[in-house]
Amino acid sequence: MSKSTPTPPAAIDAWARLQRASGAVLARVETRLKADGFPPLGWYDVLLELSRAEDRTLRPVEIEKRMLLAQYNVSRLLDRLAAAGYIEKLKSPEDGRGVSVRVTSEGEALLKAMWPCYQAAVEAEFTNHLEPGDAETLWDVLGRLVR
Amino acid sequence: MSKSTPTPPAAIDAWARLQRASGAVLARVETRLKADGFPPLGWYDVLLELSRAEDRTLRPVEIEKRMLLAQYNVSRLLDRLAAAGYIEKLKSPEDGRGVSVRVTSEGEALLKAMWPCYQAAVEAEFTNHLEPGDAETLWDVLGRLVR
DNA sequence: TCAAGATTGATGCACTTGCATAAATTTTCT
DNA sequence: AGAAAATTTATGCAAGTGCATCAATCTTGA
Repeated sequence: MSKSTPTPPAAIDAWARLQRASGAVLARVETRLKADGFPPLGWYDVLLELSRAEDRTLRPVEIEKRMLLAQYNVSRLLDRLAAAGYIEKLKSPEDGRGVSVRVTSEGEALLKAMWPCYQAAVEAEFTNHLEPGDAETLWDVLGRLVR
Repeated sequence: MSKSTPTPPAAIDAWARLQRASGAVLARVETRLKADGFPPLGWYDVLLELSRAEDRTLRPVEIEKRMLLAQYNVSRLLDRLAAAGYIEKLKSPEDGRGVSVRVTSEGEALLKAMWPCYQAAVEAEFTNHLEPGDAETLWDVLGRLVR
């Protein structure tokens, strides 16, 4: 009988593969988007969160939590989106420190325009490689990692 | 009966969660390494691949394939590792274009020094959140994504 | 054999990210 | 209420990444 190691090798292997696989697939999806002249996925994600939100509006700190991004990262991503006209920043009515961010109609339009390409990319690079039930399995297991 | 959608929602959700979860956990692990004064994970990964390789030596293009990184990314990562003295670049004997990269003893030492911190970080941020069997499940499912 | 094409690796440039920290509020606690 | 602590957002600067492209070599195939 062998004593159990502090971290079972299977866990480290799974960890390493998680990083390699998700990074590689992300890169492939981003490449497809770029090939069709679209902005990076992060832009899509922000716009999607906003379009789903109450009043199509969120505080940056909310976006930060939902997308699990660093604060300064969100701040600058929103700068770029605003500069491109896809969102607008308003003074937050409730919180004097804060900002409120709303999707513009251009933003909604971009979301619609990107969707077919995005969907096709995820299908080609992700979904098509899975077997039945894999998606649900991933959802469950990964759910434990995001608390 | 509903017609099946082109991409089932479960797949998109799994995709999104894969990106968020792996990104977030990676960030947490990197933070722990940095907190202990260690270089980024990529450094560890390169050194590990090298230390396992024949003659502790690999061609950059091999590292590229194993780590699923972009070519220019590998090139510069190796520059940094070489500048820090953890690897050395040799002219490839077989291929006049190529380079051969070998871990130095400092590189091996760094690998050893980082391991406890790395292991603890993965355990805290990843392994501890999993249930029995999850690691194997992830390994299987993600294996389909890396071909 | 030798020209056309593919592979290997590096690099200039623009853009993005990370870090540390600032500035303005808001919240908490006494 | 008022001081101390926490929260929200922005930003200067250094470091890393992506893109396009180059130069050198190797491989293919007529």
